[in-house]
Amino acid sequence: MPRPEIDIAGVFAPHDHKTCASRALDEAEARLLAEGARLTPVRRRTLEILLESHRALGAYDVLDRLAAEGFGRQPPVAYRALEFLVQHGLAHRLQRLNAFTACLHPGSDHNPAFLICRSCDKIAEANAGEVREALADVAGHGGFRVERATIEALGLCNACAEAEA
Amino acid sequence: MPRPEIDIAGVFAPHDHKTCASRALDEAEARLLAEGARLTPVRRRTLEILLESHRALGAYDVLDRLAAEGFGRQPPVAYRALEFLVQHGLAHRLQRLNAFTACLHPGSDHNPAFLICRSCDKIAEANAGEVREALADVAGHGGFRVERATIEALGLCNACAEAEA
DNA sequence: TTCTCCATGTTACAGAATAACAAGTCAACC
DNA sequence: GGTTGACTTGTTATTCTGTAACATGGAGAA
Repeated sequence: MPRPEIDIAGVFAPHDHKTCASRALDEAEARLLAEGARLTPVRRRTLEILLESHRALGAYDVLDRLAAEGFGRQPPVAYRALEFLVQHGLAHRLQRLNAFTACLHPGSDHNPAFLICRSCDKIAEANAGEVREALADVAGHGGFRVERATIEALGLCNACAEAEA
Repeated sequence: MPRPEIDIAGVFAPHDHKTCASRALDEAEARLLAEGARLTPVRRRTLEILLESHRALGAYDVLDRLAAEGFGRQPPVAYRALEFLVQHGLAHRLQRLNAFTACLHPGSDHNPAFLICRSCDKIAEANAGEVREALADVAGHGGFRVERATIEALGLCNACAEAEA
């Protein structure tokens, strides 16, 4: 097993979410400390909001929450906090959804593939190593060098598939 | 070679673009005829505009062109034509760019991976079969069934890489 | 203390997309 | 030939998404 294992099923199945979220927050703090970046109140709160669910939130959803809690109420407030989190690997942007989601494993593979359940809207990160290899391979045959790639899958998670049946 | 071969390098290298574009237009007409759908003037012109380059155009870029040629000048005019083309596999939407590009091989693999050159902005389609297999595989291990996937790579094409050196 | 960097907040705007409605076109059918 | 019905095109108006530019404020370094 050459790559760190990421727990996809754990996202979609019922789990102790408080622990799951607070662990991610702890890891985030540790990472930022190591990088000398500051987890200010807005940034921290933004991350907490994203961590409340395993879903993706639009920038304006986040902004509404922040504004209601006394932070600024103009778009750049949310966009800047989100951009900061993304740049430090603590959140991801989903291109298909124009939305953001918390990163559950800062530190491991920072270029995951995203699995978006069309039924419950939850998002899981999957290890994209092999997928990226296959992509680099086919691109390389055409003389194209891949630098960054967006890999987002829409489908049905295990829990929802069972519920449908 | 189990899948139809797609010519990536041919997009980025100089080539007889008139032939390349008119062939795609012919194929589009044939496809629509077979499906009983109509390639009306706006739709045809929209496709022609997309086919002028191997780049992606925003809906408003297309709209400007259409309006200048006497078609309607309101957003739905462009969005509807583009949506029609996408639904019939004659164009693709690029999520990363909020933009649209003509499909060069309607008929073959309709779920390609996209290769976007960050230098010349050209777009090539690559056969995504193996990439999708790898994705379905890693997702499947987590109990997730992939239905549709967005695969878009940003990087450097051969021609631009040589030009940089 | 003062200077500088960074963070936060604002106003104003640009860009992307859609809802809802009015009117024209065209083929099929009586 | 006229009518019906599906589809296409066009509009107005609005919503959602994202950024540029500028003013203020705080925290640490000199």
